[in-house]
Amino acid sequence: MNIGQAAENTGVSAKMIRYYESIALLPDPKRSASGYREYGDVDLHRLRFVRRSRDFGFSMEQIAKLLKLWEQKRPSHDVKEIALTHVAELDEKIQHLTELRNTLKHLADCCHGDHRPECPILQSLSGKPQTATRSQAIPPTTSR
Amino acid sequence: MNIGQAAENTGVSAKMIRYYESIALLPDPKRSASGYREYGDVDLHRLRFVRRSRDFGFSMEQIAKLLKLWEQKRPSHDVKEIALTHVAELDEKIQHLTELRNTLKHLADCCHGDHRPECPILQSLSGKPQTATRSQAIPPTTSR
DNA sequence: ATGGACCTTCCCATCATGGCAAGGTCAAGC
DNA sequence: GCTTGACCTTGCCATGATGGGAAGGTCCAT
Repeated sequence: MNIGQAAENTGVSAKMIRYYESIALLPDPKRSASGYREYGDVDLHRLRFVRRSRDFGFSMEQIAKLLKLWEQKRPSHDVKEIALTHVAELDEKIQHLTELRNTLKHLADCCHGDHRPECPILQSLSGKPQTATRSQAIPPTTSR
Repeated sequence: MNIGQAAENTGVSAKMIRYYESIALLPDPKRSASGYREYGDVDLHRLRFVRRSRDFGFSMEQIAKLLKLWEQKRPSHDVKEIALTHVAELDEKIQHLTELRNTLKHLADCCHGDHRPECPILQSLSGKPQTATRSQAIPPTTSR
């Protein structure tokens, strides 16, 4: 099976398949006499594994580990650890976004939203200590 | 005030200040006779506004709009709309991440996490329809 | 044998950010 | 005055995951 077919079959674009190969996430596939990549069932299976892992939001690095564990049929302990690490990452990200969201929503709710130029949102962004909720309204100065 | 001082003062790196200037998010600053950028109170205020907006997770595009509205002291209506749009974006992202997180947590909880090679996480990633919860366990194939 | 659909490699672009290099400037100390 | 070190300038390169496109080779059906 050529790369186009494999792409259609697994939901991973041909471009990405080549990319994953180039960063050694995937092994070099067999080639036809004329140099075409050829994929078999095992390769397709692996590609789907990678796509699903991406869907789960795993990083490339994590996927590489998971893939290795999967192929080597290694103990589930290691896999669980990676998964739980990712869960913790997700929790952190979710919490951060939720805080931002609530702060912003609060500001928007306080904004009369009419033609008047005063706006608590802009005031908060400009750093004017204004409302009593300021200490909560200013998001953490994450070093991003 | 030179760029280094401005950077230290506002939490926006010198590199980023120049970048924001290059994409016209910020106006070209005054220059000293020798070509050094010079920043005053107004500029610092603007830089802090941008940094805070980034902290809130606004996109560059949104920040450009907010900045314009802020400087022109335009009606709060427009600002509120941008903020609420961003809140909606955050809500969506939070929901997506939460779903991923819960699915993954569920899989990890089902994983005995010992030396045995069987692992529901890997099985789910490899696409094996295995548990009754599969239809919920497979994350949406988001076209990412 | 010709045309179209596919494949190959290579380069470029994204976006926000950092790093590095070569060269100019400024201020402090000798 | 001259040196030195800290700062500034511009410009290029790199990131990570992805897409776009060009130039050229291959395969298959008509």
